[in-house]
Amino acid sequence: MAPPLDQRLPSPALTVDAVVFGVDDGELKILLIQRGMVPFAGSWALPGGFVKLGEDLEKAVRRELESEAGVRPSRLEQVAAYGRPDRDPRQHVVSIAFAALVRLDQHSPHAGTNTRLAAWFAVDRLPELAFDHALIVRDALARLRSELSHTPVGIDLLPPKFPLRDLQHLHEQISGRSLDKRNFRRSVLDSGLLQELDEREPAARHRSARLYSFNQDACSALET
Amino acid sequence: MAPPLDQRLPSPALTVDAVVFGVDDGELKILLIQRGMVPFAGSWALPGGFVKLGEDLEKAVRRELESEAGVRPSRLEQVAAYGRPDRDPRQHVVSIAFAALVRLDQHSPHAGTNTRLAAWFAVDRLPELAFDHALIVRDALARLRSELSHTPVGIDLLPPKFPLRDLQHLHEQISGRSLDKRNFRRSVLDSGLLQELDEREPAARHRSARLYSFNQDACSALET
DNA sequence: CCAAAAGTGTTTCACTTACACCCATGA
DNA sequence: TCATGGGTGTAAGTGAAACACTTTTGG
Repeated sequence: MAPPLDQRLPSPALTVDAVVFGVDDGELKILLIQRGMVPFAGSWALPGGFVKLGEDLEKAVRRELESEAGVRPSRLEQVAAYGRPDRDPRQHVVSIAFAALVRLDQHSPHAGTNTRLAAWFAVDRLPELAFDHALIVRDALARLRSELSHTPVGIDLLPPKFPLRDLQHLHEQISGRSLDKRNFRRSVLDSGLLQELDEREPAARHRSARLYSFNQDACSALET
Repeated sequence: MAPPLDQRLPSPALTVDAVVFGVDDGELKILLIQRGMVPFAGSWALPGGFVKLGEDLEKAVRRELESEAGVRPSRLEQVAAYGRPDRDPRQHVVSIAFAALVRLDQHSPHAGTNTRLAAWFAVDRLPELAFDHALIVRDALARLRSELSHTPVGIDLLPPKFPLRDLQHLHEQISGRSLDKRNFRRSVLDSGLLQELDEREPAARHRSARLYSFNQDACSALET
């Protein structure tokens, strides 16, 4: 099945990359890092880096996200592995991509805390990306879309209390189509995942919206 | 983002593993290889092996499948990457798992052609598996199940001409539940993916069934 | 003529979609 | 009082699920 480990051939390098989704200003955005060195110096790329020997993949992603952008996502899910030999011009690098959801309200206002220049970009207005990262983003978005119907993605993207309008906008952003207000409310309320709160939004010059929160118990019961 | 390649730390080894599905004797089976060496010498495992530098992941899987079991699958799809540091007792090995579909009628009757002992096992009667391969099989099965609704999996598992009964049995095997004959026929015929042939099964001591084939054009039109 | 599997329609139910107006609030 | 967004119900349509008998064939 495999040669003994101590006499095996050189193998590709292994990295992880993360597509970090967040909602900012009502828009779905992803976190990008500006590269400091060749190849693709100066262009934008997904946060990520090499996996250390003995390190779990998910831990590697969290370590890189923390150090590159000061971000601690609540949930991480694998998207796919990318292994085309020419995807990195230097040498063969296989990357395992993760999708992460973060609540921007929990993180330092906007950009990176630590070493590199980090910024949030609306998913429909991304700059040119290094390597095959545009492909990875496409796949991660597709995955997020398909999860939209099965799992309460809002729980990891919205603040703890939110009006239904924001949840609807989030779903519209992710699915890329506009939804009927009444149908959306019915389906999401009937699902039993939301908790109606006795609070309302700060008053504007119109009727203020009721706030909701996710019902943690009902949501975690879904996972099984 | 990453240290220069020539001064980076030692990184985990990289392998690919394949869950090869086939239909044999009306049952859904997967291909296993008996390991010849430690660890897990003598126990059954998924076919797979190390990825060579510069080699595409899918090519690596095909190479291993060809050499370990003489199998050439028509379609390969990624399942996930498995990276727990303790999944291989020797050292940290990250494996990218693929699911493959093969038509057993196209391959040498049963076991491996080449080097190792290979055999087909019904998915519901698998032996103990090495490493975390039982987990990988579970995930691959889950993926196959979810594809059942979207894609014509039969095209890669059944012979070119088959009675509807066989297709229904296949769907029942994969989904793990029994299906209503009339509803199944209606839905699969309405889908337009099948071509009704002017042939029937060899006669038994009962009415012989009409044969069908997949409409290649309609199927490939789906992929978009 | 009997055993064995092939083949065939209709009804019911749940779910999704489309659709328009009144209400509360602050400026 | 007006502009702005919050909040509400019903009807039609579409797709899934349940359900039983007749037909063909070879032995």
